[in-house]
Amino acid sequence: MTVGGTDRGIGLEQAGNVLLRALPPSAFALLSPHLERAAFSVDDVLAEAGEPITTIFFPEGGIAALLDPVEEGPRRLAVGLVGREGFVGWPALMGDDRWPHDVMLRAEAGTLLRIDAARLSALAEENEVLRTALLRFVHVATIQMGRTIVSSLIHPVERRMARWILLYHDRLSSDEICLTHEEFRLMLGVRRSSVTEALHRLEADHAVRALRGRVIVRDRDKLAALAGDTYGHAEREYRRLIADLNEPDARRRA
Amino acid sequence: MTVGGTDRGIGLEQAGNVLLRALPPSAFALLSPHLERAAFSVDDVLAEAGEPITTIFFPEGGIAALLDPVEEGPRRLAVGLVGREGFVGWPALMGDDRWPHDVMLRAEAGTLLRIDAARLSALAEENEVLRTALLRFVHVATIQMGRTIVSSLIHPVERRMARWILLYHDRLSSDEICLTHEEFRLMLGVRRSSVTEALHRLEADHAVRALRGRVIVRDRDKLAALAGDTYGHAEREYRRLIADLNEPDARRRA
DNA sequence: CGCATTCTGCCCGGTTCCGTACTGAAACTT
DNA sequence: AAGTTTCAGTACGGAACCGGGCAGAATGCG
Repeated sequence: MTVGGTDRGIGLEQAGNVLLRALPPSAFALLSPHLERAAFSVDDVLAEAGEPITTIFFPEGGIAALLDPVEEGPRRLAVGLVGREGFVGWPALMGDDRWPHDVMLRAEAGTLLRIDAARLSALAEENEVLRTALLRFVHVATIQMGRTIVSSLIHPVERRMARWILLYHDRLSSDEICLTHEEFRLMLGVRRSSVTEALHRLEADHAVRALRGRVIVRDRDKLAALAGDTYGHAEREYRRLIADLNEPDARRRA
Repeated sequence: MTVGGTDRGIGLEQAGNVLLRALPPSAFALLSPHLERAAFSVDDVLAEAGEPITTIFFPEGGIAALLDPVEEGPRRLAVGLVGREGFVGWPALMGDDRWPHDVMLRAEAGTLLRIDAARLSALAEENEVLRTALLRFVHVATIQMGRTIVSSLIHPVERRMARWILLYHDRLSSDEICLTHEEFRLMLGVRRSSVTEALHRLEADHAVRALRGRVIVRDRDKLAALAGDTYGHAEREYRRLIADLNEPDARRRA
């Protein structure tokens, strides 16, 4: 695990996490002195299922993949993704003290802002605005999980793949996404060679270009059409509930 | 919608909801005067996706199915189940004001304890014990969703079916479960006739007996073996986190 | 009781995806 | 530059499921 950087006490302007930046300044100020920036590399393990949650992470880059451990088939399968728009470790706010999933950093090396789990829980207990903001994100994440269920039930591999590519793309700043077939396999629950074939079909559609270890997004609209309504709903809910926490009436307008 | 019963103000001994009964008496006392018992029939719609959440329900019988609306294929697909062990309407506690899914009553007619959503939110804001108990249930429900994703990715129809039957069985008091092929279809995301075939395979294994509109559980162990580790984890977490809220050290023992 | 409705069983060709295994290409190591 | 490791492409028979449709059985209703 590559941990670099030692900044401590992060100001609002310096925070690269969208959820934190959406907080009202008064709420952010509570966290600010306790945030610490740490650098991680691709495939670093941020947490392991069953271990106590001591730290909560707010990504500034990269993608934290939530992987449910399974005994059969692949050793684990993706059930969610979190990038700069959110945080991982929320079970600590829900009254659990252990990680329900493995969490690994994916796609690109990046920094995460971390904070002691007990401290964040205590702050969230005291401050309703902070608590609501964090819980809203958790809620959006569960909506996303619902759509993942739907997608895995009714869509063939390449349509599910289109959805995951969009989820990655939304959380990264480049059209070029580092993602091997093996990683796709853990999101799609298929053989590695079915990934190859599905990816070729997306290439034939000119939706993406695939290189060794990378996928380049060429046509988001095509990907979105393939994903159908398994993509978009959670994203709209995120905007409605979180994007402008500073404008308390935004919800009613939506 | 069949709404009968007019009891108002439910005592702890009269509450048929396991989550409520697990609450410390002081926390339950806050809710007690505001709970109202209402009777519903099978297939009654408790809520519709997109509508404002005005009421939160604690089932005492029957099963509340959470159905995600989809444009394609079947019009909706099951993403979760809640029986007497929990409640529905939790988005109101997570800072959302709208139902993310349709909610329908399944399996058997039953009563639900209902409470005004704004009032419950306010009570949960004030009382940390109550809030934690409710959030723990929400958390277990999301763990269950994670396993639903896993199951739909790696298991064939009859193994997923075995899992859903167990989830129903846990929430009902009889081995006889009212469930049509069409309802299975919404949980499994397959053609109705694939349900017929999967059910026949479970019958051939002597795991269940199937009659018109009903499934009778014959061998839970066989069903559990088929479900593999997609069944059991969420249930253990429920026990660890909720079953003895009155014994605050229970978590550490697990 | 007779009729309409709901639910279940079955059939067929066609497609997707599986399990397994082998090959070649790219990238990293020293 | 050579060797090792990681990734990607391909093949092939077989199983799981699909889409659609039809027939029969159980149930509910007038």
